[in-house]
Amino acid sequence: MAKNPQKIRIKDIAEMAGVSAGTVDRVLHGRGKVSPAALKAVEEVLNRVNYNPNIYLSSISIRKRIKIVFVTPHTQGSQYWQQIHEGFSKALNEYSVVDLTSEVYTYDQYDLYNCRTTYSKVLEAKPDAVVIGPTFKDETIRLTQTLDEEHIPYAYVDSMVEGTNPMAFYSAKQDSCGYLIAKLIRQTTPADSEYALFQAMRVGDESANNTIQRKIGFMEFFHQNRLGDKVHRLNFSPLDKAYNDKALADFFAAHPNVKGAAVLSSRGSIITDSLKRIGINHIKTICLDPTSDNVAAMMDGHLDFLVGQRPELQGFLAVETLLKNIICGGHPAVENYMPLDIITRENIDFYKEYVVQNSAVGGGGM
Amino acid sequence: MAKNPQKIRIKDIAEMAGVSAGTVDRVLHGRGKVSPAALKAVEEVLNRVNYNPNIYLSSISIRKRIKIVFVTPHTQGSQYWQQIHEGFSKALNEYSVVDLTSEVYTYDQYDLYNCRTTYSKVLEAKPDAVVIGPTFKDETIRLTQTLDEEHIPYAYVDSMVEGTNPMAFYSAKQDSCGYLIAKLIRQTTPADSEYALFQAMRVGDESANNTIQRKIGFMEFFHQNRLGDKVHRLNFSPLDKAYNDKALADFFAAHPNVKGAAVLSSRGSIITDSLKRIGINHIKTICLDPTSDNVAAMMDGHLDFLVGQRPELQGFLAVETLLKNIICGGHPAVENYMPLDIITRENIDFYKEYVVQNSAVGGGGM
DNA sequence: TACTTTTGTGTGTACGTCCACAAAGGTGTG
DNA sequence: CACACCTTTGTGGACGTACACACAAAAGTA
Repeated sequence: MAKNPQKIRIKDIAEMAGVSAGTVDRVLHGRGKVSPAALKAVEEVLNRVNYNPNIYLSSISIRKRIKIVFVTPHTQGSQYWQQIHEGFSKALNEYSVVDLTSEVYTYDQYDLYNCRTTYSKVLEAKPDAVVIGPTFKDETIRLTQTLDEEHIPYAYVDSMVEGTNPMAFYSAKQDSCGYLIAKLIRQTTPADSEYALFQAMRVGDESANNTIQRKIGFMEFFHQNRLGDKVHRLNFSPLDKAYNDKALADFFAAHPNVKGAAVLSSRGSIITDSLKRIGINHIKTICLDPTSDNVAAMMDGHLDFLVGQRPELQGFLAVETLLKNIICGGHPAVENYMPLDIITRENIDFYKEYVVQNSAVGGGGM
Repeated sequence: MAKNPQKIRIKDIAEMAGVSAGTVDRVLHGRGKVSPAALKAVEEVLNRVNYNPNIYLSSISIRKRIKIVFVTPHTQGSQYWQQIHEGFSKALNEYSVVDLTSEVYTYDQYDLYNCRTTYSKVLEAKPDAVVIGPTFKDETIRLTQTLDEEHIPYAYVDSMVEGTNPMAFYSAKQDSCGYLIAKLIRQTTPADSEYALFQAMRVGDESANNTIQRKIGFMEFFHQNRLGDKVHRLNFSPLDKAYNDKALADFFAAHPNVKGAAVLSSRGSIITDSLKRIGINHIKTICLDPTSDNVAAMMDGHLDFLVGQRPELQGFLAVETLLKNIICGGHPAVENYMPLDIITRENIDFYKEYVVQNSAVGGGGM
């Protein structure tokens, strides 16, 4: 530690390389018009010292107004996506020194055609950068092809679309998530227990692919422990309470040894509410995301565990990465997996506010 | 969202108030020499708009070199304190635009006199800001009185000393931590289990007060559930393996129903190593902090849960808060409790690198 | 050889903030 | 009324970065 490792400026590099600041600038920004000799001299110095320009200083000097476009499934009714958008807002706020404009487009994740028209609006908006919450693979590939052609950087939140070249993506490892849920539910129930895997009839808040990955991880745990036959599946309705009450009552009558229940989406409170109504207690229940309904159910003592995947941080980091790239250049880490937070009644206070906790140096790796 | 809420500059405020930028600057920095009329006009505008200066821009303009002094227990042999110091380094790195100097002083947390002489060195260093990892209450009160007199801001990491006026403190809620550990160990063992509470003979890595608080929270859980008599205590040695092997073998012979073990410090791997040597398996074990020993024990399958308290984030935020205050002024939140992260083999990858995850907007509240 | 074009280089200005200094205004005294 | 003295105010430079522009040197053309 001790004294500050002498901050090096463009001027310093220029001096060391025996050229002017303008030449160093041209090398840094790849603006050409530099003789091979000068280029070599500057690059040698750049390799020796580690120069990192400050984004805030760069951004006040930059002339351009940056337009960033967000395109995700509708946030209406999905706290998960709402939280991702919260992260967008916080990043825009954090980087308010930069002359930023933003536009938000959301689409119906069950309607391919709606997604297609929404994606076309994204292109019409002539963005400088795009954050994508993808659902339809082929449509997204088509969108990103155009973005690639026009050299518009983009980043994903929630999940990655293979076969595309994003600046970065931010998501949780969904199979690990499923595996973790299985482990937790198993660990907190007696050895001879059986288990329920509840699935919403129509996939709720997130892309179907994520739910599938979670299920793969979930079942992997049980198969590894030769408990595959202890898991019983049941579909429930995201809306029809009467249906759920009946279905769950029948289910638990048929499977009296079921002591733990997993919902591989954020809809866990629907199950616990139903269990409460039909008077079934002491079923350990676990699902995803500290949504307000889930937080309430947990404080109520009906939900035992939640697994959080930091949606807000995903949104924040996606924006930050794109901005840093546009303003300072440089290439960040492409794959970024979020921590899977295990949330119980005892530590929920720290997670329910969805606080974006500083990427600072650790994560970004610019 | 849409367009950027027009960034307001000092010049804008000056125009609105009908004065020059210099006057606004004097008001902002409380440098006096402003007529009552001008003061009122500027303050009215400042109340209307929300002006937030950028720390990076301020810091390049500021003339002063800032000296920040860190004083904590020795980091030798304590990964917890090492991680806090990691956070210091990352903050210094993040704010390398600022002309910073730092000095580190560490003291023997078992030696009051050593602490006293170390504290006096802190004052001799004439710091602009101090980060304190406190152990001895009275000594710290004395130190901070001098700091208060000289208007030197300070912040605590790890714990707070009552009766002092820090800029802020960053710590985990230790009683919640103990309570959480109790809950986890209870939830993952059969209903008729008994429990072991292992304590290092000489408190290990952190202040004794923290360990006491954890024990209070731990016992509170068991008393609330009328299980106070199910907890058996045993002391172990941080160093003497042979002693531990003998003591643990005797203990488990005497208490065959003990199925869960808690260590309310980061020394859990000492217990699991000993259990491994004497051939006792299937005791659920839980302790604090993903130190490298604990991570190894967890990957090995011998430690079941760890509770993390983000030491690195504590260090990072303490420095950030002080710097923001010195450079931009403004008053941050004083009380800042870290999340208690529940760590298992399945999610340890995300926590073991002790990544500082961006405070950004959420936490700081400047 | 004179002239244009191309290529490479340095200089100057702007960004928002802080702060030193100079200018302007006001008050009181000889 | 002139002068010094104090209070208040405005102006201009500096920080580090980006970029436009002007200029110099080299190369090409007539």
